[in-house]
Amino acid sequence: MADRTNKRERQREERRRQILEAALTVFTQKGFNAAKVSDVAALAGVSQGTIYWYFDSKDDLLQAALLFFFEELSQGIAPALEQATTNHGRLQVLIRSMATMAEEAKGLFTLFLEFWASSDNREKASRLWTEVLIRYKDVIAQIVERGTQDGEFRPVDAEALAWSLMATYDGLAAYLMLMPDLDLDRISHAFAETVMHGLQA
Amino acid sequence: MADRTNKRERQREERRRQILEAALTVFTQKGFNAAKVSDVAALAGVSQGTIYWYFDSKDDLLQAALLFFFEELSQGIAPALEQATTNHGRLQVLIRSMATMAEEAKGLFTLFLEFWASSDNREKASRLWTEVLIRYKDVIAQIVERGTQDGEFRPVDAEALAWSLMATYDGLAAYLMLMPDLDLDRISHAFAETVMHGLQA
Amino acid sequence: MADRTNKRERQREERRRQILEAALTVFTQKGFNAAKVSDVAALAGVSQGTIYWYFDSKDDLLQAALLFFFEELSQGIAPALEQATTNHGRLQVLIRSMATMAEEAKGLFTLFLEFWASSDNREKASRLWTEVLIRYKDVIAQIVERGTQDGEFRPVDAEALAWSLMATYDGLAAYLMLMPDLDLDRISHAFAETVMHGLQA
Amino acid sequence: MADRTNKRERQREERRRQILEAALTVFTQKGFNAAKVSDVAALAGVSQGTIYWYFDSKDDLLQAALLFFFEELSQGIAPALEQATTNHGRLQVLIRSMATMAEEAKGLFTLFLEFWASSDNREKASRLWTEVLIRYKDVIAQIVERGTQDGEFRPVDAEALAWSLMATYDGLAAYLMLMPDLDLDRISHAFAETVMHGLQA
DNA sequence: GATGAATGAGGCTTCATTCAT
DNA sequence: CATGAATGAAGCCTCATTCAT
Repeated sequence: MADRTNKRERQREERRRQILEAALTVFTQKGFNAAKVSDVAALAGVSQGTIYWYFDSKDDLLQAALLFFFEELSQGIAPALEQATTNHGRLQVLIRSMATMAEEAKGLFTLFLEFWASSDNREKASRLWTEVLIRYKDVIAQIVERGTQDGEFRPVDAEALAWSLMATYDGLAAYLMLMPDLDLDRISHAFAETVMHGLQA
Repeated sequence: MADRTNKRERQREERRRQILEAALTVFTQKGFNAAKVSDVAALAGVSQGTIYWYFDSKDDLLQAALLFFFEELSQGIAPALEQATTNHGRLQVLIRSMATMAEEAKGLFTLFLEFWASSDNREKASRLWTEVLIRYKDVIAQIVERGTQDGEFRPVDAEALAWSLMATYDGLAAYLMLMPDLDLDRISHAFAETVMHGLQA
Repeated sequence: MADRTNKRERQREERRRQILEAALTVFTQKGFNAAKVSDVAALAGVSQGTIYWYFDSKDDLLQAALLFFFEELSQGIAPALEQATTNHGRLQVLIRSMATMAEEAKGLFTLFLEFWASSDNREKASRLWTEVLIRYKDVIAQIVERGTQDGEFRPVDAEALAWSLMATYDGLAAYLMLMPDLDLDRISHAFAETVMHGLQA
Repeated sequence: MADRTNKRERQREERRRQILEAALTVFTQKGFNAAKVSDVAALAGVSQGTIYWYFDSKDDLLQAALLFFFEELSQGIAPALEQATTNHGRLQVLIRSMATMAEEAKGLFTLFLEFWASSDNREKASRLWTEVLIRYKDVIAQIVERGTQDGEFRPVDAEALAWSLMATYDGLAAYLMLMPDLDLDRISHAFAETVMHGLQA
């Protein structure tokens, strides 16, 4: 009996995932508004009705898809961080990870902004995204602070700087969407160098 | 006769402007998709039909509104630039102007992203925005380059740095939309200081 | 399982028919342009949306309705034909059937012409109607030919004559629409007599 | 002063004609419903407003255009009729003239039917067209009658036959629109021969 | 008389959501 | 659980007609 329940649950989870992935793809490609629930259903290989068995609304589907994506994402950074020994090194790891993300998360970024753009969702959207950002900012700020304490970096407003660094890469992510030919490596390199230089004690 | 034609032309221009301003307001407040053409018409004080006398479609209206905004925008920067004497000073003027813009253009920024998010418009949107960005980037890059030549700044990849600086402020603009309480001044200050420090020869 | 599928299919077919019949009625009464999709929906007892579940557009609906009508029509002639023994008799059966049709198909005829009149549909419309006409013409021409071979009729250009006979009744159908008081029986009688006389060997 | 008035009147007449011709062209090409008043205005080289100075409505414009066409048409038949000496000959002249018209009036025919098809106009349209038809029918019926009286033709219901003859050619005109390759001459010849034969005393 | 502009009613169509099986 | 159908609220847009110069 427990087995059967488990099996069901696993299947259910599987279905959910299927739909979420389809949603991510469709939303990313067409944009949230332009995408139709039926598109998602078609790609996921289920009927429209099924979508509504798993999710309350199109909005809900998007939120779930976004969350799903972030969860998958946040697992890739930790290991690299632990290998670095200096704060300088750690900061560079983070910067590099942001650059990578800027390239990978392209569509998601837009998607989110579009979702946000509709005034109805602003509240919800803001909360969701803010949470993610703050978590990330704290990590960066901590490193900078520690760097200052260790005498590795000049004394700076660590939190403020963390925000601006993140902003840079989110901005670049946006630029990449507009200009796919932009040489992100080169830009990131020049930027990181200048900032690192500016931080040096 | 010429008078009458001119008058008509002036009135036409006036009406167009009225509609564009209304469109800007409505779109910015509600987002493009959520906004109704009838909302724009109501705010502009004309009938829906009139909108279609001046613009081909809702999309067309948005494009025109965006363009209109950019044109108005690009006039405000020049004077401040000319007053600065050092490249350091000039760069700071630009950075400050970007910070200001980040706050003012809030809605526009979103609006544009939403427009862009609809896959149908991506091409058009990209071209439009890219053009604006490049123009700006060139101005910054020139200053940085001159600073390097003058021995004021360390030798850096001026263009790449220009992109990253702009990205920072566009990213911050996005953050501001999510977190209106963000202390932009503080962040910008910390950032500018670090970058300026990093640039120092 | 098969049962359920079949039932669904049957219901689907049923609904389609419902809508088509409503469309036929509404379009015939008001004309295509004047008729509203909502009228059809109302008469069929479904929502407007349902119409679009079964048909792509108002145009598509019209096409389907026309086709539907022709299919139903082509079943009524065969039995009467088989009872006649001479070619003279057979030709009279056909002529009479055309007269009947001229009265019954009134609305359809108009409807079709209106459809055809819109330059967008001319191609499609022409094909559709032409097909029907040619099929009919062949039947008539065959009878005339056989009549000639059997020595019953004078030698004539059977095909050409067939076209003209059909044209007469289609023309009369048009007149009937304009002048409902026209005495079709009397006209058809005078015409048939003259033609039959003219055909006599 | 009278001169000036005359000149004005002539100009006015000229404009009217311009518009009517444009209307005829546009309506015939696109169909009445699909054609826009602005299309007519554009082709006539006037503004939309001007159209409404000369005509009350789009419907009115069509009626005027139709009338205009008929008037121009009806001048071409009389001379040929007077040259024929027998009733047989006269009837043939008329039949031939109908054949010619069937080819020339193609578009008009449809146009009219489309106009008629819209239930709102049926009354008006019917009256207009009926008038034209009856005038024509009377001419034919008279000839047939006289032919009978002169012993040239068998006794027949002249009026009924006249209607059917006209119907034949109107029907053929319709067919021609659908099948431009139809060999009207051949058909008309076979038909006329049969009918003439059938009429022979 | 003529024009360009403005009007606004109204239609077709879309699509998120719900329902019956 | 899943599905195909059905719903119906809106929204964009068209276009005949009118109006202010």
